[in-house]
Amino acid sequence: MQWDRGQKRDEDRIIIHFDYDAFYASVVENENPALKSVPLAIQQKQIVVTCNYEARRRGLRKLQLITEAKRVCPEAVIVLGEDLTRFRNASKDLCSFLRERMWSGRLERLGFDEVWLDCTDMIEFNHALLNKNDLERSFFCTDKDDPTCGFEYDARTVFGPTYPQYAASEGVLNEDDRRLQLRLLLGSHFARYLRHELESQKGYTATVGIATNKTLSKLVGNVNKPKNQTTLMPPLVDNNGKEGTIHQFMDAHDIGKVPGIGFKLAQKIRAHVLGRDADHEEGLVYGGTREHVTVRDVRLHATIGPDKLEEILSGPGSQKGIGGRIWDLLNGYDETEVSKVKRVPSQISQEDSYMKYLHTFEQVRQQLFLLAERLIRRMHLDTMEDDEEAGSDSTTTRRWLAHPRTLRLTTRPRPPLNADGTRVRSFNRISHSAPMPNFVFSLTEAPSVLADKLVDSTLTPMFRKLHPERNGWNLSLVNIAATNMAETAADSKDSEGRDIGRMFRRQEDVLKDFKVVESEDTAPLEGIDEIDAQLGLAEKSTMQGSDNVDDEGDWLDEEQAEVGQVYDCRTCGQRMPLFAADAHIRFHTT
DNA sequence: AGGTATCCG
DNA sequence: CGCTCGGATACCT
Repeated sequence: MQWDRGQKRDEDRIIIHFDYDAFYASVVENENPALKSVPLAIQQKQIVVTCNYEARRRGLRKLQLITEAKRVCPEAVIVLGEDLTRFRNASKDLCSFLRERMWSGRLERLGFDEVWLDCTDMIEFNHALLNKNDLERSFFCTDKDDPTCGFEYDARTVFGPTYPQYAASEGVLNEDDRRLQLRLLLGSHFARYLRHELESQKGYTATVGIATNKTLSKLVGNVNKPKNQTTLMPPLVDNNGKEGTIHQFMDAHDIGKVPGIGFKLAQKIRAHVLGRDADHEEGLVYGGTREHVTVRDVRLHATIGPDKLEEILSGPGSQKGIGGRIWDLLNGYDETEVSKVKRVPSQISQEDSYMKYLHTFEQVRQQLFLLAERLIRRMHLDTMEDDEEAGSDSTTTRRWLAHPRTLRLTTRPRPPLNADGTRVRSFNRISHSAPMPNFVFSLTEAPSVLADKLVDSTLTPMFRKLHPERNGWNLSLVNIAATNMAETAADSKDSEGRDIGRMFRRQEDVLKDFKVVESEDTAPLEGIDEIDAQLGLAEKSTMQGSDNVDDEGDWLDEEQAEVGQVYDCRTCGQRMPLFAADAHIRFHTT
């Protein structure tokens, strides 16, 4: 029975959720510590995207107009933060820092400033280590291979605030709950340790939640902000007619505050709980009309259950099983795993928004160029790594971990302001995609040169397709994205990754003599058409070679044959069968 | 695969 | 609610 979903739980995990306090502002403060004591706001276009707590004390808010912010707090220091590079780098750095302290690779980022950690294994280990006769002087081991590495703590009490504020005394808990309470207690001390490490070594404070799943850990952290932590304590579930802490905690939330219930879903649920006529009688002023719908209102609603939610929420485009998933969330039930950190993002994009519209095509072209150049630089930073075994020679070799196979151009036409009230069919953004041309993966040409080519060869035609009108566009946003990442070698997701990586590296050993050395006498590549034509030729020779291999059979050894005989050109990114590689390399070097 | 919607920060 | 500048995932064709 679906209603029981919420009562039958896995309580085996210990999940910690980190939310760095006022992240963008903290990054700027760490670059310039003098700013720590003054009200500081980060500006993007005409908006304060975030501000430090000193600024909040003086009335500044997230997503406030700059004009209003200056009026409320003229003395605030305002720093432009449209270029996200420093924030992205800081986010990655903190992520690595935390990951180094984790035994499982389970660390998941959400945005730039939130991270989930699955600490179950570390808690399990240290739970087993406890001496129940001397809890006061316990030692939390943070390194599996070094028992002296870690910190002392008092395992008689939870560290920091809890929800509910006063935890149940042990006597009222059953055996399972006592065990869970102890494990959460260990989690609270580990969270304190990590927060302390983060602050002392990296200069960042965070708001932290400790619970048994992702949703609960994220929400419970908010109970004490900033620079603090909160642990959700047992008894978690209802028992003997007594309400568990999960329902107690979740019930008070507005439905829209539950992660996973966004604007659209919340609207649909509210409409149903408040009555269908609420929409209809919008014109009437109802003094007593209730605006907020809480989790409790929905959960205890006479007719609402997972099936009813499915009915309410399903429609064109809605996910299958949405009703059951939302019902689970309302019950604080969330089995989604903390995913392992990915080495390569699945998408990279660059965008800019424009207050005044782009008049001429030259202006559009200029913007496309700027975005393309930034995108190509990002592709280098985010999807390449230094080759480990470049050792012998002094040239540093870089290799692509993944190639984006698709290029997407997105624009947002500004809704025309019509005096006569005629309405524009509005979907906010429109986009067009095309295959990513291979030349952008060149390591020998400058990003600016490649960006220029990309604009001429691909982005301009894409823009023409998106906006067939010759001129007169009124765009408020342009975005270009590299998507559809195809991994070239090792992959981090499963244990196979390393093996595959090793096998590919063996192929590279075979090809070592043909490795392209970046040099001045590399012939300048002249035009896309010419490159495409030559790559076309390379493909043809591949086909012929393929026949030969099939005929000869023993051209390659078996191990290589198993891998699939793929070679990724480090210069242009072209993927080809291994036997075509040396001809291809000659194409680049002659 | 391309295009759109809905989530998240 | 959208403003920002990203990002992930799912559905639809």
